[in-house]
Amino acid sequence: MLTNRQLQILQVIVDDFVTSAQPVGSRQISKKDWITFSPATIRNEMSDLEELGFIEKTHTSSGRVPSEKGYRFYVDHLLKPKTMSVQEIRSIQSLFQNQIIEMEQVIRESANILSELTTYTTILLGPNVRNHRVKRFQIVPLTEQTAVAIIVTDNGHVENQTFNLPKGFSPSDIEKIVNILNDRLNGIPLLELQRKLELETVEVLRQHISKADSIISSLMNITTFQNDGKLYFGGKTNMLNQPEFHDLNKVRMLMELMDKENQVISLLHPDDHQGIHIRIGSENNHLAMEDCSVITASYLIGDDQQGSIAIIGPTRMDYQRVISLLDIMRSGLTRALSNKLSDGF
Amino acid sequence: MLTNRQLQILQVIVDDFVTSAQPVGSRQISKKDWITFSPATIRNEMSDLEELGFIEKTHTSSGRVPSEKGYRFYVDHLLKPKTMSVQEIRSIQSLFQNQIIEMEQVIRESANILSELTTYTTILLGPNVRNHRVKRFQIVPLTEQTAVAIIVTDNGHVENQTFNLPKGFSPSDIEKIVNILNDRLNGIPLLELQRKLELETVEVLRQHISKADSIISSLMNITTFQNDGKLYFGGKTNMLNQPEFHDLNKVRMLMELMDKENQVISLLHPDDHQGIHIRIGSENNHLAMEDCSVITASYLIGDDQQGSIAIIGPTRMDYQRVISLLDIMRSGLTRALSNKLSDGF
DNA sequence: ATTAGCACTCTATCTTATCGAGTGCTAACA
DNA sequence: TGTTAGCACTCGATAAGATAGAGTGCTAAT
Repeated sequence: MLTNRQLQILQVIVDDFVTSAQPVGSRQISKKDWITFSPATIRNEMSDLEELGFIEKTHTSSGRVPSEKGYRFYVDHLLKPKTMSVQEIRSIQSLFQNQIIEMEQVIRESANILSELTTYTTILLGPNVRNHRVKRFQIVPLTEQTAVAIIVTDNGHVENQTFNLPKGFSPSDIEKIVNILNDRLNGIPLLELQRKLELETVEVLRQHISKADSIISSLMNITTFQNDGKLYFGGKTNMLNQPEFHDLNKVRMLMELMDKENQVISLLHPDDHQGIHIRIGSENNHLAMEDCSVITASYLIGDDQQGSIAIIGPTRMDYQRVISLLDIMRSGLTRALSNKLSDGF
Repeated sequence: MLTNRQLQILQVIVDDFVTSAQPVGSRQISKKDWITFSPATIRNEMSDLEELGFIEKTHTSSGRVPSEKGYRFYVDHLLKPKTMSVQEIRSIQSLFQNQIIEMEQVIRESANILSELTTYTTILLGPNVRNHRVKRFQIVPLTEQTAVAIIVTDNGHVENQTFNLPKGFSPSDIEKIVNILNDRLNGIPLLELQRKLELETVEVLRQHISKADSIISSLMNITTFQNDGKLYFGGKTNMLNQPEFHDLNKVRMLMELMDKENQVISLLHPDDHQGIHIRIGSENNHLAMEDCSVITASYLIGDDQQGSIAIIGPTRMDYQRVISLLDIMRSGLTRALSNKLSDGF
């Protein structure tokens, strides 16, 4: 267990390093007016803290820098919620005032505002379409041989895909299909759509429609949805302003990572339980993220649909501030998007 | 007018610099076996070429590097179409074999293949939706007070937007509106939709429907479309591998530029006439693009809809190769997407 | 237990020296 | 007159000292 004095010192080291990005020396610590002991004492304590693995030196005679373990301890035990400035809270909340804008716009702007307020990179994972429920199914013929299939979900999302019609398919056939599908599939989550389709409608379609098989295979194709929600980025280039990314190699790795959707999603771990999650440096299990921390939070839309907000910054990140902002944003988004759903925005 | 010998030398300088990224010296030039004159002669000629502004020195005693004027002359007069390897042509054409995939997928993959083959960044500007024509209009109610408006266009694009219903609006009202709109707006380009709506349907709607005004304003809102097509990127991070971008500042500027849609679109000048366009360095009128060249080509979908393909690379770019690839891609895309349209892919 | 003092270490920065590639000029040559 | 060999000169890149300063760890005094 750490002594009170060690806690104080660790706290100063993290706080100072977060703002200055420079190793923190004993003299610098002793200058804080609430620090009553001398640099020599501090050096002794720092030596202990280093032995315990909470801080590190960049070279033999440098000041100390928090280690990953140090950051971890800091966020787990030393972090006290910081109150945000009224102005900042306002700028987030004003986002949710305007009742007219679309869900997608709200999310997009949220990402931008968060990245501006934090100067880090924001990633917002939109709600997973597969939890939406079918509201209406529609087929619009385009030419003799093509048509668009459209699925409208209960909260206004529209999925569509063009597909081939078998030769000699009549408009009345299409109408039949649409009726059958709307009859049986209303209210089904998109997630289960394919299974239901297979179990409950394939036979009916075969009975009522000639050349049903071609259509059925098209339907199976159409009802294959992406596994995850859509990604929205804010401040993608903010990382380039952080001194730890003066190294071109790191920049390249990070940029390449951000261009790969599935990798980004795996960073967010959107399946995790509620609450705010912090992953520091190597905890992200990704080489490109060695010097980064990711803070994630979930927001809800209605009951079971959820998305994630993530802030990616250097491990030397202002954790307190980011957590506070994330919390405001999370609750704001949850409220705003759920309202849209029930009030019919 | 340049002498034949000067042309030869300029050609070697550009070709060598393109592959090596190092200033080219007289000795290096004289080593080419089709160069019959001595380094001293070459130095004299280079001195003249420099005076004429076609080449530059990086410092007093360095080899020569092509100037923007040099590149410009090179692409205007010295460029001879290079035949692509069969394999490369195949890898592009195989893209267009598969008849099942969607237009969006074709475009997306085109961007990726081009960036892989060139090692530069590819930007594809999709067709402008505003040239599509209305095929079908649809309104799907979600709740008491909200509904989704859907417009399907003649080549399968689906636009949709959620909007508020006035209180006490009945399903039969909605049906009436949909019928009126489908009656009058079929075949209208989205571009003219708003005008037509205003001129030809507003009155009819007012006559047949109570609370028409609220609906009309929603309709006006829905029929406001983006000015430009969608952007698709390939190889966004490829630039980071170019030696001219070892400077973090340049990287930052470039990355920031690429994140701003409107700026990127202005780089492409999609309104320009047909053919392949080359913009070298400062010709792009953008600080971040000082060391970059942009080569653009247009592709067609049907008659009047067009998109652009752009390759962004360092000014020291393999122009011949990129132009050839771009040309193959352009005709491939034009053919593939127009086929989709008429054959009902 | 704390702290002042001091030798020591290591980085960052500045100088200086050296090497080599490449030029421009001059004079010789065909 | 056009071409070329020869040579002094320039400049960047690299390496090797030299110096200053921040910070540590240890020891001895308080």
